[in-house]
Amino acid sequence: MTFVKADVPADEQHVAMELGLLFDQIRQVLGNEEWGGLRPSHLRVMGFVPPAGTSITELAVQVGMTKQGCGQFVSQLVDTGHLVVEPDPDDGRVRLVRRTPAGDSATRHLAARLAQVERGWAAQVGDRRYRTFRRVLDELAHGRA
Amino acid sequence: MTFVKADVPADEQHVAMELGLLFDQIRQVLGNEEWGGLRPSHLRVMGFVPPAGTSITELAVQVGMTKQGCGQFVSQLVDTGHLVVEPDPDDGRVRLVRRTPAGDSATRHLAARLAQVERGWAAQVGDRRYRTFRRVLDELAHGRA
DNA sequence: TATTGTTATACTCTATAACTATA
DNA sequence: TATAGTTATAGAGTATAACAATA
Repeated sequence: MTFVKADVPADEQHVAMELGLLFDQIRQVLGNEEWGGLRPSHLRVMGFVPPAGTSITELAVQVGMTKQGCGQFVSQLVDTGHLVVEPDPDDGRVRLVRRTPAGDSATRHLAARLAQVERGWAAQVGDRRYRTFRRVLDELAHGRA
Repeated sequence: MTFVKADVPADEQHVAMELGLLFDQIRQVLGNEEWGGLRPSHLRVMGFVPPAGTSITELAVQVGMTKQGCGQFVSQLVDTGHLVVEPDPDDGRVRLVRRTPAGDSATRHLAARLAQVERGWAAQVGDRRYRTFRRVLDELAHGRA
């Protein structure tokens, strides 16, 4: 057998690059669609709001961002009618964040759209291999050994 | 068997979230280390410069960014001594970009560091499963069916 | 005319610091 | 004093537009 450039792959991409490329596929899919004025980042934040509602500080922890940044997204999502903010009866400092029906609808729509993207991926590489990919991704992302 | 919240996983993360989390693990590893003043984005751009050199416009295509943005990174990498720019003898418009020995060294260091991160991941989920994960990622990222 | 690379500008996302109002 | 949330500000990363130099 003859190897040409055997140890210098034509495709010298790194793991990081490939993770980024796959991530961008989703961003592009969502970015090219109409989401009621919401960008992918809005959808991400909104998806973390639990049905029972939560505070901005707690939401920030869940999403993994600062409360300042989180507050900005919440303000924008209130403006677009996807979230509502009420005072917390138990603590005057807290502003309780909840999804509106429009927010619920967009959140469901997002989940369905992502599932559709994943079905496309599974079709590309095979259901069995994609399931392994997905489980490993889940374990690695959450640091579960 | 009793299922509590069986269809509402405690962990309601999406694929996009998990891809982002894994990507962030790498960014944090690199961001917390000393890379001669380079940020992860610099390392990424530098990694695409071929040994024979290339133009800024061509490099931008390879990296997947605009030539304007690419030109900025190249300027910074020239300032840090990781890249050099020479006029192209065949085309007066082109500025030929090459890595310096320092640039080569940092690029090799990056490849080794990423391989180390991947070995850690493989240890978490098992070599066999990680290999499948890696191959599927590669196929999906590059759109190969 | 077309292309390389620049400067100028703006937008998204994230981060820190300083402030207010409640507790 | 500690915490919830705000405003102000800055930086990284990316994008478009307009331009100069060369082909």
